[in-house]
Amino acid sequence: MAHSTVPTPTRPTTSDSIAQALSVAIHEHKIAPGTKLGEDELAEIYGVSRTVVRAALQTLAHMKLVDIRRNRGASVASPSIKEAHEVFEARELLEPRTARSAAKYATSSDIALLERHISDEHAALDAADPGRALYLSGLFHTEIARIAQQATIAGFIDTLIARSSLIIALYWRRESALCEKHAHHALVQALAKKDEQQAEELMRSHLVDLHSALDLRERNGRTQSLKDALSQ
Amino acid sequence: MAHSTVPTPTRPTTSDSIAQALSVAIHEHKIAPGTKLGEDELAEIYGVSRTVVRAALQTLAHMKLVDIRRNRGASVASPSIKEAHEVFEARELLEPRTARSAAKYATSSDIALLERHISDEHAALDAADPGRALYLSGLFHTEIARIAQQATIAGFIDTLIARSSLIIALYWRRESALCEKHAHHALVQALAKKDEQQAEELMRSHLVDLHSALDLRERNGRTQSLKDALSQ
DNA sequence: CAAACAGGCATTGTATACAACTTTGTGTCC
DNA sequence: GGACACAAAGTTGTATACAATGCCTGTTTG
Repeated sequence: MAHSTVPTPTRPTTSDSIAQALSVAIHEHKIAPGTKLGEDELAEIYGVSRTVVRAALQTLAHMKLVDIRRNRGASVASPSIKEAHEVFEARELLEPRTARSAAKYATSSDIALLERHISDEHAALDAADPGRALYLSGLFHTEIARIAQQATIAGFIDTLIARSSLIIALYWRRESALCEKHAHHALVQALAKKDEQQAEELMRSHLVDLHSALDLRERNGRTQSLKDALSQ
Repeated sequence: MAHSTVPTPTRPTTSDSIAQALSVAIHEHKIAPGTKLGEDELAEIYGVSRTVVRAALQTLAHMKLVDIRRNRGASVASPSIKEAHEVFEARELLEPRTARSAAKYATSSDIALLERHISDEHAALDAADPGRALYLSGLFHTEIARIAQQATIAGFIDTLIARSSLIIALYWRRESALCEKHAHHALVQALAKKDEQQAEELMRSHLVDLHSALDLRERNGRTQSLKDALSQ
């Protein structure tokens, strides 16, 4: 789970570790939406048989990170505009409540962990590695869900964040560059103060900001599906 | 997807249809929590190879319907008391909002479909098939999520309802026999009237009723884990 | 007699082989 | 010259074979 992403040369790789590696690579925008994920290709990369690769791909398909079509194989999912709205609406429903819960349960070590996440994120941004920054930004939300001690909802949020990464890859508009910066920091402060109301409200506005920073207008001339066709 | 549940004699069975058949069987309480699901056993039942069965089991594991432990095989999940609380808390967070949305979008044919679901459910109860009634009751909630036109959240609700079926199998207390009866009917009326507020409130109270109809106190002497040990 | 170890048995994890389907390229016919 | 048809290549779906792990039982020893 360190820096190694796609290669992961030799290990007692179970299918889950391959799924994890692919997931991180997608999170970091090292693999673009629509990219074909051939079974033989992955099997050779990871030094395992197609059996294991198929299991990993199935796991990712369940999170909606990859699309598997019968006899057509797997490719990185490219969420539609409707799906993008749905994902962020779901996040706006789940995460504010989760942030409130996190404010109730957060310990001082949790706060410290979150602050390290933020500084890692900034470091990645300074290192001109926006993909990694995005991945860490997602981990921040995942971590809050974990702190809230609702494993079930945390699982849902995990998949929503994963899909958000794909959505951002497809629909992010550069104009809204400095989107959050200190939004996460303010949230951590609310958690540290155990201010449930503020944590909930900060999370809600943070997500609304993210949602509105996407360009989710239908492209003229179906540029979208053309792009998909090209990337396949 | 008709009445046939476990056997499903011969068909171009893909792994998904096997997962579906097992899912229905679990929903209908034909397979108890903790039951071992051997790969060879299922492969013979459905007339396919273990490869296909494994894929189906993996799908069910993603929904938390079965537990897969490495080198130990798969068995029907038996949610802990903590998980039971989490599942119903998640439902109480998601479904009222979904019911509100459903009230907005419900068409007359949707209403008719829901009413048929209710009468089917009552018919199953009259036929002394409480398992099937429970399955249909779950379908009712699934259907509302579909009507709400939020596929993402609907997917979450599907897995929550599936897990609820396991929770009810484990923790239902007979005392609270006539739990709902007309709760679903009242909900449909609110949807038909497009009364969003009432639909949301009815769903919330319905779920609170369900939640409180469970016996989620810790058993004395760990009866729970003993039962698990026996059923394995 | 109880506890612990060892061996056999059963089941799962992984790899490979084969079958089926999709796709792509070529050829022929209109 | 274009369109349809067929064939070949490559990829996925499924089955089977083998390896590895865990479980159970029978024996042995303190």
